[in-house]
Amino acid sequence: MTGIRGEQKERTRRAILDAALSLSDGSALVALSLRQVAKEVGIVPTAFYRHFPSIEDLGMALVEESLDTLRTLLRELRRTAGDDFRSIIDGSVTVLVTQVRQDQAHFGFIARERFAGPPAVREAIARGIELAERELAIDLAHLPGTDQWSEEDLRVLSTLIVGAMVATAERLLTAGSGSDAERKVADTARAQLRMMLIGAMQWRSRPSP
Amino acid sequence: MTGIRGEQKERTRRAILDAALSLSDGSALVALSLRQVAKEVGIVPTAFYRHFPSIEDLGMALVEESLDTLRTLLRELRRTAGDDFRSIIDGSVTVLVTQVRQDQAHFGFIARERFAGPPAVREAIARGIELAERELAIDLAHLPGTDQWSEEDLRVLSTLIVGAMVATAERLLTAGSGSDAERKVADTARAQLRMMLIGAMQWRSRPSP
DNA sequence: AGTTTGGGTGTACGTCTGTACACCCAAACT
DNA sequence: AGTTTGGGTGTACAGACGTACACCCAAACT
Repeated sequence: MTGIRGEQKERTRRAILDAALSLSDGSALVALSLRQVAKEVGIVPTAFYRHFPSIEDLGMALVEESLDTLRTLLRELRRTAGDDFRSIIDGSVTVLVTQVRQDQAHFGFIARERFAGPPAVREAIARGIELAERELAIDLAHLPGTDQWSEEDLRVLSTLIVGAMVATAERLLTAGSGSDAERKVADTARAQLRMMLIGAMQWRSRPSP
Repeated sequence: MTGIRGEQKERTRRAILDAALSLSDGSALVALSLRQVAKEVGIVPTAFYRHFPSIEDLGMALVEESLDTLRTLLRELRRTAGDDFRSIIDGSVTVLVTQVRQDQAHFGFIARERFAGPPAVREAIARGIELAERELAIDLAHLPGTDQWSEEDLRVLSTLIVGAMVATAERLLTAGSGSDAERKVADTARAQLRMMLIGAMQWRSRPSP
């Protein structure tokens, strides 16, 4: 499969994906035309079909790629998790900032298409986020203090945390890299994680505030 | 200004706004064409210009309208707020569900265009949400237990709560009206509000978990 | 009663879109 | 060495797009 020909094809395919990512930034996937992408890549419009049957399929490829980097983020979060609360919180926010910066185009794509994309794309993104929530619920169950928690309570907390992290990622995309705004977003995220975990620790011992 | 003529013009203008709202549902504003809207309304394409200079301006009108219903939601939340935590939480979630259902098209529009819309639209929506955060911070300062809080802490908590409410609204849009899913989303939102407020109450007395 | 105004119409144009088709030629295979 | 394969090219066309222009006619004004 890989020869001079295979390499060249792969390179063009990547160029198409990158062009689509950069062109749809600032707008949406649906506003993308096959001809624009082809012009950006430097190929003739009809050559596009050698790689994708339609723009729709290009979109699905971008979703899968973007969800892949989302899964990388989750893996990285688990891999670097410390023992005490403080290091878990600080480490997680640092990893989040790093990964969002590293794959800004993918996270931006997810943010844009989550609600504005075609149905298949929306569903794929929703499943990706649900997966993150389920995995976090499992991790939370291993924390001290959640021994007696119901599945339901674990789900409630994990969706709360994931939601806050998604909001943080979206704010990071708006803030410039290395800016004061970025530091402020990170500080806010840390404080919010602390608040949520304090609430969680007091949860069953004091169920209603 | 209002005569038979003025009424007719207003009616057509409304029809255009409604058509745009319903046509952009399931996709995005940028995917909307002047001719589609005109056909849906039942007027000839060029007649569109009697009401809006361009599709872009139509979009801005829709944003303003949608942000108006967002402000209505905020006003309603304050108006019905009870005294104790339990009634504040339950009342707020009920109002949220009711209002989102009542103006589903507007909230859906905000969700879609928040990150996928043209820059001016994104900024307008961001300002609307920031406003909600600032107002909530003011309300939170009047709650028992937040007497000694810094401005910063109030901001951190209000953005956390607003973020969770935005996520709840987005989930409501996905869930069918009156469905089991809808009740589950509401239950989750109530539990999350309780968790966050428990965390907040323990905040300064126990700053790090 | 006569004139002006303005929302809606119909035609027309240039541009951009997706895509079908025939073709090219170097890499890959026999 | 001869043949096949497949990514890229160039031309071509029908349809949708935004929009300019001249026109219509009932409501509104004088």
